[in-house]
Amino acid sequence: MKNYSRQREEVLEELKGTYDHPTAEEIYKRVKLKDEMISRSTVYRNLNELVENKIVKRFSSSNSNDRYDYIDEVHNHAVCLKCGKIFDFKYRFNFNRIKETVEEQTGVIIENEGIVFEGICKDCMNEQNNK
Amino acid sequence: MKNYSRQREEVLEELKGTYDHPTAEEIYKRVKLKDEMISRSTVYRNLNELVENKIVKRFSSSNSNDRYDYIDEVHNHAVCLKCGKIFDFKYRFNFNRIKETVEEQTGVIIENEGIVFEGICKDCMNEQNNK
DNA sequence: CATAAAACTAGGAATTGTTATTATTTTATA
DNA sequence: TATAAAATAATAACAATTCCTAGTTTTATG
Repeated sequence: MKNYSRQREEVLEELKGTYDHPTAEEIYKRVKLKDEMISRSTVYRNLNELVENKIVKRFSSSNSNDRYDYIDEVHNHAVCLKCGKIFDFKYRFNFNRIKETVEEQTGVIIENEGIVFEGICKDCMNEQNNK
Repeated sequence: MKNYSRQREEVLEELKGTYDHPTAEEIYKRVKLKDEMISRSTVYRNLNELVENKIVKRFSSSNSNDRYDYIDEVHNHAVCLKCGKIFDFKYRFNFNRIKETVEEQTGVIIENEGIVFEGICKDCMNEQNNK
């Protein structure tokens, strides 16, 4: 992946400028405001390439579409299993020890942003209690 | 959710009897071997209900379909970001402290099986190196 | 600067996992 | 055993994403 595509820059810039972990469709709509001609498949293709090259992280959940986050400084993510929203936070792990254990037992090689916490967010918790 | 449905029992039994974290389609095919008449949507509906009732855990990833695991004894999961496969392992966390931190900073309430490790598995790592 | 090769794009068609719908069957219970 | 609630089978519908084709832009090289 080289870097000369204007469209790819637009997609990446959109992700750099926001902290709300948008979906592909949201990114498409936002980029389209500045670049009327860009197509949906271009956004999808470039998101895939950015993820492939570890410039962007993708989150999947079954109750929301995939969401994306530009990888800048190290932080962890908590994902709501109900609505799929992503929340940033910081925690100092003994990352090397965890990495070793996971690798020994499973063969899976993880990186810093590879520890994901899944649960239920406040909003969804309240909604659950109110019915 | 009451418990009298033969079809739901078949789906759950299938998950109890395996440790390979199958997809909905795989579960459907396996159950269908024993119960020729069961329909795809019945499998999907029952999986949703089992997840909803915390009897089964669902994993989402963008390079594979959702996968399912019967929740029995506590263990952690490592997910391959390339192929979506799930690997079991055990690690003693200071779970309460992590739970507190996540909750304070994000409002997300996690449970034991809510810590997921994402990385690249051996097979995918080799594949990557061989091209 | 000319030009050929490589990489990328737009736009829509096609695919695919999942859910919704509807008519039917099963279950609980009085 | 009558009846209402819940679950089912089968298929249609849906929505997110990828694929495909032709055309455009960029890059590399002489």
